[in-house]
Amino acid sequence: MATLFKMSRCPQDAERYPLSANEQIISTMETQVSNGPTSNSGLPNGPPLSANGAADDSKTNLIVNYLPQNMTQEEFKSLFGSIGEIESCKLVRDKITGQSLGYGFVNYVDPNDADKAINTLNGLKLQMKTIKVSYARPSSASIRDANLYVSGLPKSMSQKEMEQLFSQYGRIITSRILVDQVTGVSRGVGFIRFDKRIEAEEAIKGLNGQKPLGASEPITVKFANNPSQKTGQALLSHLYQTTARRYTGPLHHQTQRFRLDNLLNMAYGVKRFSPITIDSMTSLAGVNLTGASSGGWCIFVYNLSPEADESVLWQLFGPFGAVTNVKVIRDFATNKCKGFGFVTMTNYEEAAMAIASLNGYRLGDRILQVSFKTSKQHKA
DNA sequence: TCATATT
Repeated sequence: MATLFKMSRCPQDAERYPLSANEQIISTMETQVSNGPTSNSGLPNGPPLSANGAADDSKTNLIVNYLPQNMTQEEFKSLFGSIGEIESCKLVRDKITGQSLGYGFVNYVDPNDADKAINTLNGLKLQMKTIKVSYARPSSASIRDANLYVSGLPKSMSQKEMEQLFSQYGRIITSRILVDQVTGVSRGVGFIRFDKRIEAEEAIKGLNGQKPLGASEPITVKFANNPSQKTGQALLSHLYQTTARRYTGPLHHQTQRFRLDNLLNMAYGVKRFSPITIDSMTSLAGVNLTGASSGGWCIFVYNLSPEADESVLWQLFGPFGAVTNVKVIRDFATNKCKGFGFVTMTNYEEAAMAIASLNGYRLGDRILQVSFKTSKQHKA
């Protein structure tokens, strides 16, 4: 699906989303492989079964990668539930910290909805991420820990050339070469994820310490670090999140406010006192102010076309921050959009930035009107 | 000397 607009990190984003070095989006080149649904001999009636008699969800079960770090299970379900009925879905989290690992699974009831989800949501830009939606491979121990870290690559080697080098050992699921943020030149390190762990092991045996054709230095090939080992950054971020949620009342206590500031500073690596306003702090702490409903900040979007659907709203607002829900209001009889919809965002600052940016935005031949929802509009 | 893909 064509994205509605190209998102780039605007200057304000750098202040609103101060990221640590290891959270910086480094430019990468990556193949978007699509795991095709595995074939199955479905029975005429009832759910399709694989050879061993287990339910075959190969045509309904999807894996979603590169999700924004702050996306919750509810947001995840809301996004993919906008496509069709979900049998089950799960945002995968760190067992210790509960932090999102940035990927999840969605199993639809109808294989057609799984297909639709791939076609409409793969490549969707949410915040500074581009999500990937593809069929999940059948879960198996043999496909775990198949990720390799490669260093010492010639700077001239492209991702394609690296894949060619490794493809002799098995099916490559993803590959990536890290490049310098500013110059775009290869840093000589990358990742190769094989379909099977055995294939990765063979690649290490065959390529570690070897010189690629025409290279002057040998490359190092080893298993990549496991994502489980979290750094202090992630722990602080987690600390901040869990602590902030405990503040349920107004921040009238100077000590509370000071502590929250400190947590914010630590979590985001800010050196000086963060110029975060009381409004944003209260919204971050889950405090209700006027205009906010319990689920977040509800935004009214007017002048949508009759064909508008939920994915349009996700695409418009997702890049600005955490979106918990979107809704297109439709005519009961025709099922066409009545020209408006609602978007709920978690954080005040992000909602305010989305409104400031999207109010007056031209969508097709229409100029959108975007504002916080008012009680008057609530009646409609 | 490392971004995140198997519930």
